[in-house]
Amino acid sequence: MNVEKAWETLKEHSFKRTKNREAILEFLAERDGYTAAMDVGEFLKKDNPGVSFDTIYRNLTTFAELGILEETDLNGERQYRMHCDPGVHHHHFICTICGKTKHIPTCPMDHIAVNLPGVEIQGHKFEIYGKCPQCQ
Amino acid sequence: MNVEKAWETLKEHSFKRTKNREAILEFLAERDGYTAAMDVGEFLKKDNPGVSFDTIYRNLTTFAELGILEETDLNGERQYRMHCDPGVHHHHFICTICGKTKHIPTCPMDHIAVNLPGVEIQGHKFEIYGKCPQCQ
DNA sequence: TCATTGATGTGAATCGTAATCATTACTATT
DNA sequence: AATAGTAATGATTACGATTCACATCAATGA
Repeated sequence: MNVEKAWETLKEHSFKRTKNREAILEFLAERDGYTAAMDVGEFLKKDNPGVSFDTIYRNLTTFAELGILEETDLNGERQYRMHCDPGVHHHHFICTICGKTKHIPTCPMDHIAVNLPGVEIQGHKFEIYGKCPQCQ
Repeated sequence: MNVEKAWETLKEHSFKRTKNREAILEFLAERDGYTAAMDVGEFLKKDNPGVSFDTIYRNLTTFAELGILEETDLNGERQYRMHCDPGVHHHHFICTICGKTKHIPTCPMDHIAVNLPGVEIQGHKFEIYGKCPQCQ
C-alpha cells in the first residue's frame, strides 16, 4: 500500500485530507517495519509541535480499521506499519530491536489441522521475533 | 505444571514461600485459561486486602521467567496461566470473552519453511482467537 | 533463636490510551 | 471567492495498567 492508494481509500470513506494525516502516512510509508504510536507522534511534533496525542491515536486507529495500516501489540505498545499487501493474507518476522519486519508469505492456518470443535474462530496471530541482520 | 512442581522450581532458585505466592499459585492452578494480572490481584485481596499491585506484578513476572506461568498480551493487558506442559512446546486457542484456552498441540514452525536469511530467531507467537462454546 | 536476605506495602509516579468539547480547517456548493 | 456544513483538531482531563523507591517486615537456614 502506498500513500496515494491510502488517500483513495480515505476519500472513498469521505475522510478529509489534512496535514496531520499527510504527515503520518508520509512517515510510515518510509519506514519498513512497525513503529510505536508514540514514535509517530514524536515525528509529527517536528513540524507541528502542538499535535495532540489524541489526533495521533485517532488517525492510527482509523487507518488500521480501513486496512491502510497493520497493527500489532508489541511489549504493551501499539505498533503500526503500512499494510504491505492489502488483501493478501500474510504474517511477519519482527525485529525486537528496531521493529523492522520481513514478510512470511505462508499462513499456519493453511498447514495445521486445527481441531477446535464448537469454537467460533475470529482471528489468529503468528509472529516470529528476533534480531535482524543489522541489529545483531 | 502443578503447584508442588512450582514450589520445587521456586526453591531451586531460592525464592521464599510466602502467603502471597501461595495464593497466586493456588488461584491460577484452578483456572483453565488466561487471567489478567488485575484479576489475580482481585482474588488475593479477598484474603489479604492490603496486597499491593506491585507484589502481584513482581511475582507474576518472576513466575513467568521461571517457566511456571505462561504469559500473553491480550488487548493491552497482561494475562497469565499455569504453564500447561512445561518442556512441551505448544500453542493455544484463546477465548476472547472468558480467556479460557484450548491446547493446540502442533507448532507452525515445524510445518512452515520459514526463509529468513541472516536473522536470529528468538521466539514466536501463534494464537488463535475466538469464542469458546460457552461464550457464543 | 537470631541474623540475613529477600519479600512486602505504601503511595505516588509514569506510561499509554481514551473522552470531552469548543475551536478550527476541509470540501463542495453557490 | 464566499459560504455552510461537517469533520478534524488541540487542550485538557481522566483513566487503567504497570512500575518505582524505600522503609518495614517475614521466611529461611545457621
